Amino acid sequence: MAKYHHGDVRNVLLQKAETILTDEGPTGLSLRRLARMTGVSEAAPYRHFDGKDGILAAVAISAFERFAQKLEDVAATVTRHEDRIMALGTAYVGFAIENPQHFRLIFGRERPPLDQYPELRDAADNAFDVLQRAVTSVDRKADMTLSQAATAYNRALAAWSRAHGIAMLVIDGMIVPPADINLDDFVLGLLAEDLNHPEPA
Amino acid sequence: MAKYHHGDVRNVLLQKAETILTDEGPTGLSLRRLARMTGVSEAAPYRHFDGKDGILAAVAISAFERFAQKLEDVAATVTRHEDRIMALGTAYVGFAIENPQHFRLIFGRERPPLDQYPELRDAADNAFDVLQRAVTSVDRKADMTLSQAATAYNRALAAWSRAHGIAMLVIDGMIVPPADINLDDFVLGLLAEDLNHPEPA
DNA sequence: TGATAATGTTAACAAAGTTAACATAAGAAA
DNA sequence: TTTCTTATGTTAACTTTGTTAACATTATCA
Repeated sequence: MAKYHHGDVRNVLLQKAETILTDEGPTGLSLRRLARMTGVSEAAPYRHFDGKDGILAAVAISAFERFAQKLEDVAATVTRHEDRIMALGTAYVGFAIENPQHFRLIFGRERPPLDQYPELRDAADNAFDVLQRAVTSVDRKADMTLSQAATAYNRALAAWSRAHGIAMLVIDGMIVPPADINLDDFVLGLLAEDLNHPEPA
Repeated sequence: MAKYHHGDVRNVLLQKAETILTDEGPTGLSLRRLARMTGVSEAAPYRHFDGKDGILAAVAISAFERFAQKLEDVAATVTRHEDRIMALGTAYVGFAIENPQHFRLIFGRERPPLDQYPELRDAADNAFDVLQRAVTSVDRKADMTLSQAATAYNRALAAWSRAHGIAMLVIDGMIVPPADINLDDFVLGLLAEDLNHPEPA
């Protein structure tokens, strides 16, 4: 008796891993507990994943995919270049705020090494391609000098950095968005803030 | 025999913990290994620190202090407001690049909870006070309307976010600074990048 | 001196990651 | 259908880690 187990153990594990990660972060995700919660022996996960890193990699891949999808959707919706950059930034920060643990997983140090998980690397590359393509898409069609291309690239990095910083600082609690205004508006305001020209009156 | 141990165990532990953290990050820092490397029993650290979090808190405090000191020095040196913001940003990112593990410790999720370590909270608050004071110092003396103060605050957050994002993305390897130009210049270029006004020609 | 607090030590415990050795189920090959 | 092989489970071990308890020694100071 003791029928070994039903069908799709791998998927059930992944699903439960998602739940645990969302609630407690990567540190709280223990393979043994995961196995217990799934109703399967404590060594079973090793039949389906390459240890703990393997599970984290799988979760990170799906997180990257959702992330890229969200960015892609936004980029496709907004046509004007400047608006699109801002919309992308807002979506970027929005994803981080809605999925702080996943965001940390795909950027933080508990993400399994990219060079050990090619699919993870692909997922990461793809997400950043989407970003960069959308940010620099305006004049990609026209001929650009090398220095113009470099400038466009730098602008993309700068925009990305601002969004990333806001995302990190908000989910770490260092920046507390005011409760009395719309979150997206707050983020948008920060993204659009121009440090150089308009001196604070 | 077996002379229990020499004098300053606490400091030796801290020192070694610094080394391990620098080399391997917070995850690689194991209390038992630390004790072994210090030549002391595996339970000894518990006489000097409140467990692992206690040691991490102590390391984080000193990291915050060095961080704040560096920012303060820079802020004191550069007088012109705009230059000071940029210099602070460069120093901020510079600290992160020179001390990636410490930077991650003081911002990341393995930092012990601030509300359990009041000295850690103080160190953190102090560092951010230095930052914000320097960024908003221009018109702090003059009377400001509420909305002007709010704008200044937002500008500080925006500048901070950009610097933080660059720092994170660089130490995570997502942004690779070009080898052929000065690192500070590269950072400065990113910090100064203006997304709004000057359309990429 | 002698009581007390500080600082060490050893020994144990539970939890986690991981692997080895073994059992059974499912599917391909005969 | 029977048999061989592979995929998938299981249990049992081993190692490392964080932590605490129980006990030993040193230092401090009344």
